[in-house]
Amino acid sequence: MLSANIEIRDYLANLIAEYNAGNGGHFTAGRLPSERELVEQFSSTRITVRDALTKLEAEGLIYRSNRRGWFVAPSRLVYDPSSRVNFYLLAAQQNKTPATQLISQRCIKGPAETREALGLVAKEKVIELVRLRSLNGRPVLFETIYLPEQRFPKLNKARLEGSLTVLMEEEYAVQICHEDNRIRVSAVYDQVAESLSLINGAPCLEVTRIRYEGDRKAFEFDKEYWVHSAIELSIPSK
Amino acid sequence: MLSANIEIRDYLANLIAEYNAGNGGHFTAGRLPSERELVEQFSSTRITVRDALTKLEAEGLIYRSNRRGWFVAPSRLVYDPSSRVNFYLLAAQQNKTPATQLISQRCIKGPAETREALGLVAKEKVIELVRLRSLNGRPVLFETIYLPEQRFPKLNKARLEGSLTVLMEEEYAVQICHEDNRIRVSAVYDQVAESLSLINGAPCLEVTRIRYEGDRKAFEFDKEYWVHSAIELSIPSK
DNA sequence: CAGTGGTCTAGACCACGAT
DNA sequence: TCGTGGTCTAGACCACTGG
Repeated sequence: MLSANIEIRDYLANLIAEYNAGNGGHFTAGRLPSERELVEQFSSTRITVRDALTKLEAEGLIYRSNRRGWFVAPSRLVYDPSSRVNFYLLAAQQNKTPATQLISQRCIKGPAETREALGLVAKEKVIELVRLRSLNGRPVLFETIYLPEQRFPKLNKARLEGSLTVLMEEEYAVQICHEDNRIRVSAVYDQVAESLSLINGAPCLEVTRIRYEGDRKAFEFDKEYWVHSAIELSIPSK
Repeated sequence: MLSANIEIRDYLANLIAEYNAGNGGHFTAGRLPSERELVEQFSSTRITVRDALTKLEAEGLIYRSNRRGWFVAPSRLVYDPSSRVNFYLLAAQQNKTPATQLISQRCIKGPAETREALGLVAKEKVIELVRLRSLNGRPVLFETIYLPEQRFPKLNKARLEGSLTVLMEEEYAVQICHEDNRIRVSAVYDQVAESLSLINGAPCLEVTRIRYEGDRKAFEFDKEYWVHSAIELSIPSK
């Protein structure tokens, strides 16, 4: 016995599969019918229709753009966090158009977790960079980067929307010696949710990264929130 | 302006934080108040209460046990997919009690994706093992393992609930040379959802793994579905 | 058996996006 | 301004769990 929300999910999942295979004139510009249209079509209610849409969202088959509608999710960016390939190159290799927007830049004391990870003492401050990255115009990554101020004086503002790895190498002679990545499924709220056009509490993939240089001195602490349907991690080993 | 579901979320998130810090007599045995109790407490409706609970679930702060109730999520298992530490050792190191249940064992042709990954031709078959793994009695991982029948004849049934890595080393002289892991946020349905006490469409962390031996011959294909609040991946590099 | 969550009905009003 | 999704009300019945 199928429940109604699963029925609707299956129906849409089939249309999406056809659309992705290039066989479908369903969906103009990847936009799904409005929730109210689906309600009519299935003689159902918005609760049930939204249940179905939420399931498809969880699977990563569709995504929402806040109050604009539901869209078929493009193929995922495949990303190896242990490789140091930068975002622009990675996107280009996978035929996607990347963009980066610097949202804010501050010099602050910083949260305890960050200070500890970077081994800061007394009055040492951190530079906090907040950036939003997009693929083909769709925001997919909200990231906050913390750098010890002392290690990176006079950051070149003009370059903060480009690859930081390259900037750090070229202007500060950074040589990465080690990197820790922590990956978990989590949820986004407030500024993160709004920036990514998601609703409060939407699931995401959270990556926390600490980078070390020289004799294992931490020089960078990152928090990344990925729109979960936009990414797949690839981790080779040995 | 806070919406009601966020208010309820925040209220519960605070209680959960206290409970986890050991300061709270809230929640007996980690069980949250029933949805209907929360409805009364907040003069709200189940829709709104469930919105709040779903958000907490997405964050990994609570989990549901199908039709039994909502529970505070224990600390996550930290897991490095590129290390070959087996599940039992890993759990023990983190003070958790592991268990494995073999759900089914078959010899079949297998799905196309699997056959391709394993490089099977003509009538070669695969052994399909389905297992459920638990931590402290809570199911956290549903996995399907595919092995080429020709490479692993006469599998020792008695050992299929233990570490396969150890079994393969000891009885088939397998030497892993390489491994690919693909990680994505996805959703569970049907048998997977039921086995994990989740509802259809609940989010999960999906890991697809291919292992190679000798001169890059694939000998194992795995699909893992993790209850997302039960796991955090740790990926060191360089 | 009672109590839980799972699913669903049939509406309503609001905030925001596009135009 | 109109259409979209976001949030919410006030119920209902069902499936399953546990005592």
